[in-house]
Amino acid sequence: MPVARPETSDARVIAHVDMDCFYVQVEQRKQPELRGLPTAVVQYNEWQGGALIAVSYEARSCGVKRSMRGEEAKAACPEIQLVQVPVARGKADLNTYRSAGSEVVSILAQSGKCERASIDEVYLDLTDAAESMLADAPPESLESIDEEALKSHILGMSREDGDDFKESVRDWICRKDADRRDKLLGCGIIIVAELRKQVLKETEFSCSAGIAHNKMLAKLASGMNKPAQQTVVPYAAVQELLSSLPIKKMKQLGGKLGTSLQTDLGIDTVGDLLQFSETKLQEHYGINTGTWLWNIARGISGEEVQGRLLPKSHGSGKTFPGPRALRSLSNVQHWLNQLSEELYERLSSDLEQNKRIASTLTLHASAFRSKDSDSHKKFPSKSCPLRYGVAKIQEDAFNLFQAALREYMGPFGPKPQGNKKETWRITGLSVSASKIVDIPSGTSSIMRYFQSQTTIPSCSASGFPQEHVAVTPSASESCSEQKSAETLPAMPEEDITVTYTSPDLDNSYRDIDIVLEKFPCQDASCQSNEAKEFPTQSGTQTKTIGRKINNSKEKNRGMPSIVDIFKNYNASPQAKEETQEDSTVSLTSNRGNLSSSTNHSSEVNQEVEDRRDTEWGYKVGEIDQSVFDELPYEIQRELRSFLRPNKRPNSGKSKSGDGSASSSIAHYFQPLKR
DNA sequence: ACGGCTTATACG
DNA sequence: TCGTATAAG
Repeated sequence: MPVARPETSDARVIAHVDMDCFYVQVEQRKQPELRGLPTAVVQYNEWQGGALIAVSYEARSCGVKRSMRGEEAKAACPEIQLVQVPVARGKADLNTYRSAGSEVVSILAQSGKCERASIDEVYLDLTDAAESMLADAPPESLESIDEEALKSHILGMSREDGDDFKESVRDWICRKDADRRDKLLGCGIIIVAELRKQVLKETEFSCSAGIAHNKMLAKLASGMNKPAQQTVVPYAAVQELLSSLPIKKMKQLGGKLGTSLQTDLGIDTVGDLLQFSETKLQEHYGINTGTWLWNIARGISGEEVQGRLLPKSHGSGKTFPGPRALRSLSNVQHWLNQLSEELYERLSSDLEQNKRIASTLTLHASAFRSKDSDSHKKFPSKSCPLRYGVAKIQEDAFNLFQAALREYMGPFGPKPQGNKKETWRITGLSVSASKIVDIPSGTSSIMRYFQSQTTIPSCSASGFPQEHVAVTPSASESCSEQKSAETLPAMPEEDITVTYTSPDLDNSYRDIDIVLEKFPCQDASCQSNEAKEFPTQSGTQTKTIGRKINNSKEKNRGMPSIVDIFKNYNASPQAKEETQEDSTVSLTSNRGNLSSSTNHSSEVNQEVEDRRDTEWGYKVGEIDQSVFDELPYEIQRELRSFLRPNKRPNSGKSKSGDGSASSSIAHYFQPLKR
């Protein structure tokens, strides 16, 4: 539910930039011969020509609508060009659109605080830039105003055709006796026009924009004149704009809440909201939403532009509608493997390009039970610490699924009562990674280390024992029961977590687990008390602090993982500042730099090769000495401790090992917190 | 049982 | 904290 944020006292200049039929533009850039033709992007589906997910404006004028099928579109507009979304691993692959979106963000981020709102939308806080312009070179002092700026739509301003209105716009922008708020918006107009031209020049993508004093109004405005135009909402125009605006057009009110306002309170326009007192609205919708509603009725929205250029999570999912619903564990496992692969690929890119690590893996599924009474019950979501490595994600995802399935099926286990087959059908699966944290700069080699150890040949394929999946006994039972030998040939049959076999020295690094938080799959199953009370039964799963870098059979309880350090680092105000301004200052690393190079396939291949080099040939000594030396001593020591686990048997009295290490590291970073 | 796939946010 | 619900594009 929406929540009210206090409005900042001073006027801000906020822009919302929205790419025009973005996927279509991406495809048209790839195939320029499609430019100007009615075009739509369809999802891989072969069913009735696929579903449209983006429609060019030429096609729209033919009456083609989104949420038409490809065949319908052909009927409405026979000459329409249908382009398919790329497919990888049997599912739609949106990566080209993601990186195209990143191109745009990296341009827009230059002029102020920037928030990536979606794959093709961005909010900008241009207050500082506008104030500077107003102070240094106000529009009235300019001898000419950008042509693009003159094409702006200014709400509340009459608009006759011809060049007349451009004059009006110029006058409005340059008006000497204007309100300061209007002057700031005038600067915003010029800045945004410039940015949009730059985006067009550098990416070939056109976009539309809204400029206003807050996000809500800017968003509203950006959609009012498309494509390739911009719209301004002066303060004086707000009331009139909102008064007649259908309530469901407001962001956040397009769904059930908006419907409730209509049907329960008889509210049809935002203006209608004004009649209701704040307390009245709170009675109906709670304290937060009530206040929020009261505010937006008046055009008040203090929501800030978040300085965030990157997504906060990654996910990969697929639906299996109707007859395609999955009915066997092995089929589910197959698809989880595909989804996990894609997810891992994206996590790897994020690590490489942005130096970020995700720490939680979540599985979502949707299902129904054909047999028996309540065929529709929610399939529970499950999450666990995310371990880097394709095979690990696949394995954890599958375990999460099985745990959720048991819960979903209730007391009736894999075998209901009789000889009935499985009663469940899976209609949707997704895996996602969240709680992503930045890694401090200067650790690029360490990251390569992470990378190398994460892409080992899969345990099950290589005959390696499964390492401590920390499946609780009960979950493991069902697991071993249900995992048929054909689906997991190399999987050990036994149920209890496999104890680790000591690796030879050369391979030792392969067995380090990056466990980002707590124990793996802790919620994967029914929280058995045994697991809590006898945590050391499988040496790797200790209760303790939870987060750890787990080097094989050692139980370094109390030893925080390096990721903890990163988290502390990220939590510190200093780090926040850095991530904000980071896009301009990039010392040794390219973090914050949105990988504008990823669209050059040659470079990508080079990077892949580089990775492969280190992937197989990595040795401890290959960590850049200079980089290593940059690290705080405590971190160096921690690194050494897991780089050479075999040389540091944890027994005896390793003076500063274990507990003391933990506290000293924590102490080191404590000052950063305040 | 079709629109498919992603991401974000608030609440309990 | 996790899991769910809602919303948006």
